[in-house]
Parts: sequence; structure tokens; C-alpha cells
Amino acid sequence: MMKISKKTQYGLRAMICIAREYGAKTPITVKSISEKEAIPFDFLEKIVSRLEKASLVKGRKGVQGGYMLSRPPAKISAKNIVSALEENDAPVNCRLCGRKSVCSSKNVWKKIENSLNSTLNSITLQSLLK
Amino acid sequence: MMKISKKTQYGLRAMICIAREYGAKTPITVKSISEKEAIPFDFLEKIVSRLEKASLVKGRKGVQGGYMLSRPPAKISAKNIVSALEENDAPVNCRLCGRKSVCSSKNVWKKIENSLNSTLNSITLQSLLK
DNA sequence: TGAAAACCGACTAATATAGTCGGTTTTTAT
DNA sequence: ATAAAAACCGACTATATTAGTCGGTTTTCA
Repeated sequence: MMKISKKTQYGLRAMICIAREYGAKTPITVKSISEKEAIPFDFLEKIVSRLEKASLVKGRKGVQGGYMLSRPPAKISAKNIVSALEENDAPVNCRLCGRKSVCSSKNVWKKIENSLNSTLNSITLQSLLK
Repeated sequence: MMKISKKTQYGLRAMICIAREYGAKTPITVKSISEKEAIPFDFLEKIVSRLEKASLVKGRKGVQGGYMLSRPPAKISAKNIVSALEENDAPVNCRLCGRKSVCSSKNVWKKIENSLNSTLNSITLQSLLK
């Protein structure tokens, strides 16, 4: 249940790759990540570009270009990554339920959302490098 | 992200309806649940039949038939309900990853799964009736 | 100046979800 | 007995989401 999309799985793995190079002079290319991680290049490009829009990585164009973290790995959480890649970040959007008052179940989904967020917030990229 | 399916949302609401009648002599019909909760009848029938296969409810055919809980609401958890309705109950199935050893991210998804399960296990139907 | 990279948007394919339909079986009230 | 009301069942369709592709433009560096 509640499948994590490939997009998000790939995105996290890509972030870990990029994080490994934190501090290096030259950025890492999408091509190299896609080879290392066996992720389709074109798809990965799109994913990384969303991570950039969320200011988690910075891109540099041209030869010797690529991507690097925009801040230290300790300052990037799994929640940051997941939020960057998924649009509706709540498991259940209660506005869509239509029967707000009747929906006795909404507390369940709210609890799940909270526990999910607190788990994701507690994990940093830093902690994943070890 | 990680959307809860309508199937599961409907299923939980149906279980709450059925639980409200716990102790009554006559069971509650799918028709009546579908009207109360504004859930498509045919779809709901399928959902409830899965809840029955998971032994969460018992059906009685014929006139005056319907469904009732198969055990007290305190003995049924949100996890029981969700598991009955979703096939792959883990957010990420690591066997599908294909690069087990390389998958540095699997601990993240495992943590999510654990926190999710412990949240769902901690919620009983009983607690939702109040 | 040419190659290598990011960057961009539109498209397609595959899969999963949501919902429908037409029936059969069982039970009960009349 | 029988008719109605319900569960029960499997196959089907429609819609939405996810995953992946493609063709191009722009920027940078050697």
C-alpha cells in the first residue's frame, strides 16, 4: 500500500550520489548517476531538474558541468527530497472527501501523515552517507 | 505523496459504519452504508467482500441480511483494515529494486514502513467510534 | 568552434485505480 | 411455494497516474 513512486526512489538515490561528491571541485553529471544507479537517463534528467527547482541542488551547464548539492548534506532531509518530487504531499486530501463532517476517518489519515512527516524530517542526507 | 486509495478510504468508513451497529441483532446492508457514506454501491460491495475474506466482517445472505463485525471493535485495528484492502503492503518492495546492495536508500523506506505500521496498529475501530 | 553538458516541454506507453455490469445463490417474510 | 432482498462473484471498461521517451535549445569550456 501507499507505494513510493519510482520518481521518488530514483530521486533519493540520485541525491545520495550527489551528496557523496559534496566538497569536490567538479559537479557530477546526470549521465554518470544514471549509469551508476541504472536509472533511465531522460527520466532522471527530469527528476534532477525538479530537485534543482526546489533548491536542493545547483546545476552548471556546459563541459565539466553537472550538479552539486546547494547546501551541506546535514541540512537536507528526506522530507525535503520527497516534497520536491511529489505534488500532493498528503496521503489524503480532505478537501476532496466532500463529506468533511461525516468523515470520521480523517483522524487516521492525519495521524499517518504526521508520523510520516516526522520520520522523513528526522532523516538527513548526511546520515545516509554512512 | 503516497496517496491512500479510495478503496481503502471507503473501506475504513464502511468499517466504522458497521462497527457502530456492533451488538445490534440485525446486520447492516451494503446499500445502507453506500447511501449514508455516498459511496458507489457496486464498488463498495467489492470492498466489503474483501473485508469479509480477511475475516473482519461476517456476511449474512437473504432478506434481513447484511454485514456485522466478526469480533469486537477493540480487536480490529486500522492496520487490519488497510492490509485487507491493499495487496502490496510495503511502500517499497526491495526485491523489485534489482540493485539490492547498491540501494543505500532502502533504510529510509524501511523506516517509513515501520512508522506507518506502528501508527496503524495503534488505532482501533473502538477508538474511532468516539 | 565544437563537444558536452544542463535545460525544457510535449508526447507516448504502461500500469493501477475506480467504477460498472450481469449474473448466481441464499435466506426470509408472506 | 414463492417472491423479494440481500450477499456473493468474476469479467469488463473507463479514467488517472506513473514511467519513460523524444527532439530540441542554451550554456560553458577546452
